[in-house]
This record gives sequence, structure tokens and C-alpha cells, in this order.
Amino acid sequence: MKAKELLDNYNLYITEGRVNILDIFLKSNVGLSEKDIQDRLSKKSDRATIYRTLKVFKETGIVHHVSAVGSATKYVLKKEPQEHLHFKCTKCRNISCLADIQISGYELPQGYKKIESNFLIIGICNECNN
Amino acid sequence: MKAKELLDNYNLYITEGRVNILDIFLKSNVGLSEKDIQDRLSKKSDRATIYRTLKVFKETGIVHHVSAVGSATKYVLKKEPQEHLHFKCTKCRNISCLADIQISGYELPQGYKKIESNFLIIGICNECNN
DNA sequence: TTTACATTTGCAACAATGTCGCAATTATAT
DNA sequence: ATATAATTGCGACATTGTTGCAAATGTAAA
Repeated sequence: MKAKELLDNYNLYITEGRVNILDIFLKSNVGLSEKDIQDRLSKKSDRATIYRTLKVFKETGIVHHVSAVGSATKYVLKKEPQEHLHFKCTKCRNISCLADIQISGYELPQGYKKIESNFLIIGICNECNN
Repeated sequence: MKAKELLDNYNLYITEGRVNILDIFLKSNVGLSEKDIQDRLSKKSDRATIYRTLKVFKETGIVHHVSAVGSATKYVLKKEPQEHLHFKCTKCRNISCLADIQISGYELPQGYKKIESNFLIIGICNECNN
């Protein structure tokens, strides 16, 4: 029910495809690319549709994308508006959201205006670090 | 002469192609993708060769890549080892390095190990902001 | 300088990622 | 139930990136 509510809150058409994708996001704690989503869907969907869904989700603010160097763009549910870190593990290749860590104390030079930010740390995550 | 010296310092074969690409990096203050480099070369080069050159430059530490969401991966000359910001302008689409701004005061959760970081701010740069 | 060897280049083929137009389908409001 | 607006699926295509291999080039050693 959560997914439908969310779509409704954001004033989006409630379609089966969108509900399925949103359910996947709700269950995942790592960033997801089109392919990641495809792999988690019970039945294959059209690639273009998924890309368009991700675009809509991003434009409405349901998800945001995390910087993914050397891989397809990954998306995560937008939880808090605050600035925070994403962590990409070089072993398991997951990108997750370190929501607890806040970045602050920097100021952009004169004339620059921030719209959004993507802070990515690359390294070994706690699960792969043994 | 600077480019050849650099290649020599890094113990790389000094080839015309590498010198040309490195010259472009030395003259640019924004991040460059394969296509950006291609556009700046006086004569077209092979795409695969440029990708391989970028790979070598990155592995040897001459350049590093900056997170580029929604565009091809961009590379910049590695200047200081310190952590710093990259800024992507939504108007001119340039990615530049805000070397003056330092990020600090965050700590990763237990078990996480940082290898490198990519801090990207997206917004309007000072040149487009008028 | 010439030779020998290692590395790089150019080409072609291919894989992955992403976009777009359009007709058919589906969701929503009346 | 119907009209209308939005979404989907398909196919074609663009961009970004990788790989194998033969030819060309760079480097070191004689």
C-alpha cells in the first residue's frame, strides 16, 4: 500500500509498473540502476519505460541519483532533504546512502549557486571489510 | 615541454597522442570527457585510444575522474591530494574543480574504509550566474 | 645506428547505457 | 460509460565504453 500512497501523494498516475518499481526501491537500501531494477522485477519490463519512470521519479523528487563513476547511474529513494553521503564499495559494487553522516561547513565561492549535491565516497563497506 | 616531462616522470611511453591529450588537460580548467578531448584535438583520434589513454592516466595518477551524473565520465588533472569539491554547472555543463573549498568534519561509520572520494555540487557557476 | 623487444595505436566489432517517436493501452475525472 | 490525458511497449537510434588483433611506434641495448 505504501507505494500507491506515495505515488498518490506525488500526484502521479498509479500504474502497475510504477508500483512495482517503487516497491523495489522501498525494499532496497542500495542505489539501483535500470539494470538492477530489471533484475529485481518478477517479469521483465521495457527498458525505455524504466528509464522514463526513473526520470519521472527523479523530477518529482521521489528519488535522487547518486554519482556513479564507471557504472550506470544509480537511484535511491530520497529520504531527508539534508545533504549526505553515498558510499560505493569497490568489492560488492553497491552504492548505499550514509544518511547519518552530514556534510557541512563549506561555502561556495561568490556567484555559485547550489541546486543539488552528490557526495560519493569510494572504498570498502563494512560488510566487505573483514 | 611540460607534457613530455610529466609523462617521463610517470614513466610512461612518450607518444604524440599522449602528449596532445596531456597538453589539452594542462590548458583546461574544467573536467574533460573523451568527446571533450576529441573536440579539442587538431586532428581526430581513435576513440578507443583516448579511452585507453585516460585509463592509463588515471591508473598512474596523472588525472582522476569526477562524478558525472547524466553525462560521460569527466577527468581532471590531479593537482592536490586533498579532498575537494567539483562543481557541475547545469547551464554551461562544465565540470570544474573548486580547489579552494575543503570538505572536512565527517567521519565514516565503523568498518568503512575510504579509498577515494568524489564530491560534486550541481548548480549554476559564477560565469553563468548573471 | 641498427636491432630487438615491449608498448601503443588504429580498426572493427561489440556491449552497455540511454533517448525518442509513435501507435496502442491504461488511468483518471466527469 | 465516456472522453481525455498520461503511460506503455516497440523499434530504431545515439552515446559511451571495451576488447582482440595486426601494424606501427617507442625504448633500450649492442
